[in-house]
Amino acid sequence: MLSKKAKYAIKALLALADQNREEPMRIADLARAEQIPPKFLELILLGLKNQGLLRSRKGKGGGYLLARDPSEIYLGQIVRMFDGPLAPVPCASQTAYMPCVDCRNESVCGVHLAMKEVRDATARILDGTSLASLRTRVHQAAFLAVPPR
Amino acid sequence: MLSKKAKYAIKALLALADQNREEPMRIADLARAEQIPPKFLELILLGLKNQGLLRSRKGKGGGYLLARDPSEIYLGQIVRMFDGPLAPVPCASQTAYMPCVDCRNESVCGVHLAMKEVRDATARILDGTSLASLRTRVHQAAFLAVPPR
DNA sequence: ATTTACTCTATCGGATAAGTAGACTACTGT
DNA sequence: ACAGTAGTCTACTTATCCGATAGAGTAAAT
Repeated sequence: MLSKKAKYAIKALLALADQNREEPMRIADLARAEQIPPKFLELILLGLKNQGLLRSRKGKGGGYLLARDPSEIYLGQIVRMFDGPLAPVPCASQTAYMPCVDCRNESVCGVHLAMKEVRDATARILDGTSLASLRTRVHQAAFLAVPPR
Repeated sequence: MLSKKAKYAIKALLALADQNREEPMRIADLARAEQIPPKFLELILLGLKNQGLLRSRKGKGGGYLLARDPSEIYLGQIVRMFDGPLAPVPCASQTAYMPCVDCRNESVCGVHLAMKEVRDATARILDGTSLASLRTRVHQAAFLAVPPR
């Protein structure tokens, strides 16, 4: 289950990817646009900044903006940041592997086998989807051409 | 994240699939074999029985046994039963669809798009893996031929 | 009748998710 | 220099759920 934090983070980042770069967006505006509780969004954006995905400017005309190009921000990183490893079970995780205590031999564990498959499929999707590519698909779905930069 | 319940359920069912059919297995033995807290396993097996996946016999020589052939029990059903829908987000669920309140137009939502992909990949794996096929793979991994029936 | 083993309800501690409050700090335009 | 704007940070609340345990009850077999 995706947490609200991760979900809101993706929505906010996607909105910022739609923004003209170097044009910051305020928390309050972002919150209104994406229907996110402002104080909650605050926390999320702060986290994204500390991860290096966002930059911020204080004072008048300030707000948040992407720290890198949308083509270099992947969903996998966002989801892992808020919800931890993608694998349904720690022994199937690539980034945060932990053996099961109740499992004598991992290579002969049905749960491990099946869940490794699930984690690999999930990682293939989320680590293969950038903000930029997702944005393109969204705009295509809306029958709009991607506005030129 | 897979719950312990679902994990234990899969392990227990897999153990029962290894058992000679019509030979019931007691909760206590199953618990010991799979390193599961007995009272907790009790609850799980009861649930599986109520779902029609297991049958039980009381009294001496009793215990639990599979209600159907291992080739007709799929991981998807087990996981859904204990952990709910496979989709990371309700609006991407096939079996328990729920629209997001904060989402004006689903077909233009990046989160929806990406998460639907994840749910489809997960479902393809879990609804495509039966107890029988998983058992076969486990035995192959153990360099053992599947013991004849 | 007694033993064996499943059935059912209740309970509990701890963890986590989602959201809120409020004080603080820093930047910027005039 | 100094408002006023907007992000930063810490703490807290509240509700829910997970994992696990306890114990009384019921049904079957010998």
